[in-house]
Amino acid sequence: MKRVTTTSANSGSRTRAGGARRGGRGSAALASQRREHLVRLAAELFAEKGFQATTVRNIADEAGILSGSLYHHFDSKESIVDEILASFFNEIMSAYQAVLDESLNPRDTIAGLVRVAFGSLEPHRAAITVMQNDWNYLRGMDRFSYLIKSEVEVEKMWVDTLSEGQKAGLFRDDLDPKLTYRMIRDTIWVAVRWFRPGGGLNAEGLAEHYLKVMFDGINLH
Amino acid sequence: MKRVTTTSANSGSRTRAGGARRGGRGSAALASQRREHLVRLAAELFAEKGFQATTVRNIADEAGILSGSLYHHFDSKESIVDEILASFFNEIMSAYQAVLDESLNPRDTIAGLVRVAFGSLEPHRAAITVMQNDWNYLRGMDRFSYLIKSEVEVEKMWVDTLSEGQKAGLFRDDLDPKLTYRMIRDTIWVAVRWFRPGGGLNAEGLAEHYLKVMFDGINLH
Amino acid sequence: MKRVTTTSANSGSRTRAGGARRGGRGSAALASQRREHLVRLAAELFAEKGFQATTVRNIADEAGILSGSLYHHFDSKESIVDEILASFFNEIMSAYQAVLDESLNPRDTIAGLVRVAFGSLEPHRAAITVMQNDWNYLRGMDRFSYLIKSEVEVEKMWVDTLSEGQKAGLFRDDLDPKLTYRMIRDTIWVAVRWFRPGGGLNAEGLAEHYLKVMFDGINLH
Amino acid sequence: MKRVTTTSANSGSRTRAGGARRGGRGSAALASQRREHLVRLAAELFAEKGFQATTVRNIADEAGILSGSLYHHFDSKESIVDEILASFFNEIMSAYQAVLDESLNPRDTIAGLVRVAFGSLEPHRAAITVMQNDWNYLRGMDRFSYLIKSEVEVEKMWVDTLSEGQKAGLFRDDLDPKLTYRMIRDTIWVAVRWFRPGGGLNAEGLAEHYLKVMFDGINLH
DNA sequence: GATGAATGAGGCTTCATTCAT
DNA sequence: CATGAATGAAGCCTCATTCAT
Repeated sequence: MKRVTTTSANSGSRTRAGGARRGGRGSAALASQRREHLVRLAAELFAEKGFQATTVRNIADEAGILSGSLYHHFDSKESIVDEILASFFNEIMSAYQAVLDESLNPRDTIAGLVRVAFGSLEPHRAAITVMQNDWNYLRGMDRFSYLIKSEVEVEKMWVDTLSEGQKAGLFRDDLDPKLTYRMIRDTIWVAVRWFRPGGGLNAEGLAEHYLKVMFDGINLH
Repeated sequence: MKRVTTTSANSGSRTRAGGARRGGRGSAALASQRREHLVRLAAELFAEKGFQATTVRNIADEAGILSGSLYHHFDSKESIVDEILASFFNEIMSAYQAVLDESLNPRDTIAGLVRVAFGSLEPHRAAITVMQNDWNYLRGMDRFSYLIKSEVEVEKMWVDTLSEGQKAGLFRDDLDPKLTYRMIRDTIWVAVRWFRPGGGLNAEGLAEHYLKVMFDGINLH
Repeated sequence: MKRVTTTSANSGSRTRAGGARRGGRGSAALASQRREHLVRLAAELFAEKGFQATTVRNIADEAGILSGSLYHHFDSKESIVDEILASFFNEIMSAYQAVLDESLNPRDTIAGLVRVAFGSLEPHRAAITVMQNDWNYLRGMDRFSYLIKSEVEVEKMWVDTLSEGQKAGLFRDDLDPKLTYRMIRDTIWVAVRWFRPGGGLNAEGLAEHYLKVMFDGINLH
Repeated sequence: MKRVTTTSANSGSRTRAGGARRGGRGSAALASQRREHLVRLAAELFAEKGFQATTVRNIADEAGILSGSLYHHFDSKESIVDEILASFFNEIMSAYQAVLDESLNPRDTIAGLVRVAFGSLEPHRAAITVMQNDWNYLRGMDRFSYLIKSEVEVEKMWVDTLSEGQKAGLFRDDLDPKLTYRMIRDTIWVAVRWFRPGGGLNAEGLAEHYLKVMFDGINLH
């Protein structure tokens, strides 16, 4: 199984009070809990209002602390979004890799990837929303260059599978794999803008709906 | 022919000094030209960096004037983006309406709408990019509520056509028209992120590529 | 005459509103006047309280404007102190060079340099004070590396002259020129801490007093 | 022998938990050791980066504890620097007094004072550096007014000796004792900026070098 | 003694906007 | 029309300090 390489720039000891020895037993876990809570709050806000439009004060207010206190947990506003995105990328890439590792035929692999992607829509709604809305802004920052590298890896997974499917006579030959990948990718992620779980169709249903259209089109054959 | 209702909040007298007639004849035309030039510069910047990340000074710098001077032409930064988006919406809706007015069969109508949309990718690249990236932020402002209304109108055009196509036995029956519309819509607009005219495939080619996939899927039949 | 190379990192168009064409005639001069006024106010404060302890609000208050308004004139707090120091360095180095250009014997050259230095105590009191008190902090910043380069140039002027004086049999042979230079230099500049013009002795008197001690010591011969 | 009056504002019970007696015997001594260690670390940092630029976290990091933990040892950041400076002042004044107590002739007394001062350059490098660089800032605080009083005392020691030397026909008559003192003082202390023990000349050598210049000047007689 | 979390004040800077000239 | 100066609100971040555990 191929190793997957997404890691945030500041993964590892992310707390500012990093240098000191730990005191009690479960304190690290507790600290981590607090952190994760804050990250989740921030993620919601970033998703709702956008990264730039969300102020650190918004986040702190939501957490019931002062904005300066956030800096006990994070180096910067950027490091928060970093954590959100890195966590999403790590999970999605592992899941993609797991599909590839099953060594199915290309059609089933693509279906698997599509299901993984749609499946992440609910648990990673906030991260995906940030990705969709603020990618343009975030990619301009050095700190997030690792995300671009990950995206390249992902693209290779899909494009290779699509190409194999064409060689195997499963997919139409007149499709550009890269173009097709991008369309599939964007169509899935952009659904985060309007998809609301609990609204008639769940993520699985959405995936199946999409697979039908993607594989066979909207025409009645 | 149905009337189309997109209008910017500040259409009409857009220049602040709008009421007072200036001396020479062509001065209004000249002013209008200058305005449009500024709008175009701003659109490029908004597309490149995002609405929020673009400062009025960025725009002024690009135009070779000081930021304060922009306010002789526009009421606010918002009014600039308003003009950009309203102009795009007006054109696309007219074009959509023109397709509908041809009264073709649903399949050809959908194809026509798709071609119109892809066709707007190049001339309205900046506006569409802003729409894609900053929609989440802009929709929160009262001033842009008219855009949401327009989007509802557009949705109706597509969904009605898709439904008719199903009834006419042209499109598969097991698809949700609204869901299908959204997927088509998103797939097209999101292409603005990576589509670059002059790069192998032009907008027309892209449209045909997509129509194939949309109608018949990626499977080899 | 040798050219002297001190220039601030951001010399040239220092105003933020740099890109635009200038309007009226004397406006540039007027703008420059305002700038210089602000720089002078800032210099006084930096000298009095130290660079770090002086807030931009302190400066703005002194000028009767809001702190944000300072940024219409300067890029940053650093750029203000830069301007102060660069201006001082430029003047002192020109003056030093002028002494060297007179090609006097080493003893008179040293005397000339000493007089120039003491002579700058009054007109450049603030800059020298900042130099003395905040050098340690400022030299840590890349932006001020040019000051270190200038200091090297100055050191060469003095050390060369002292060495020549030794060769010419004017100065004691058992002195380390570099060490001697540093002592002279520091003794002069550090006087800025207690020297107040109008208090009995002026800068010229101080220079003569120091020259006596420096050349012949405090012993009665 | 005259009593010397330097005492820090918070000398005496310096530990916050000072009143309560702890269990074991050596614990007080141990605590004191820990304290002194922390003070030394802080002194190094203050000297290197300046008092204001050094954060309590810098100090804590260096000590391998968290910044809040420093407050078990010290009341405040100020109290740390207080301890550093008070300790230096106490020692130097005792040493000065010891020279005076020897009742030598003025010339030898001055030589003795100079040697004492240069001799403190190495053991009290950090304190002297802080004094030189941060004096301007610290003197503005009430808590350090005792330092100014001490400086007055010191000035008296030197100026009196210089005056006696003039009366005794040892020193030139045309020098202002106060001015001369200041120059000598500044020349010595300021050497802390570039003096590095182990670099060719040690503190003693430096003292002798300076004594030559101070007594007889740089001229060859 | 130390940790970890938080406070509260304040620092530098940005930026859309206004307006007299 | 444009400039140049300023406003005022807000943004991100820092830091000495406190305190319950």
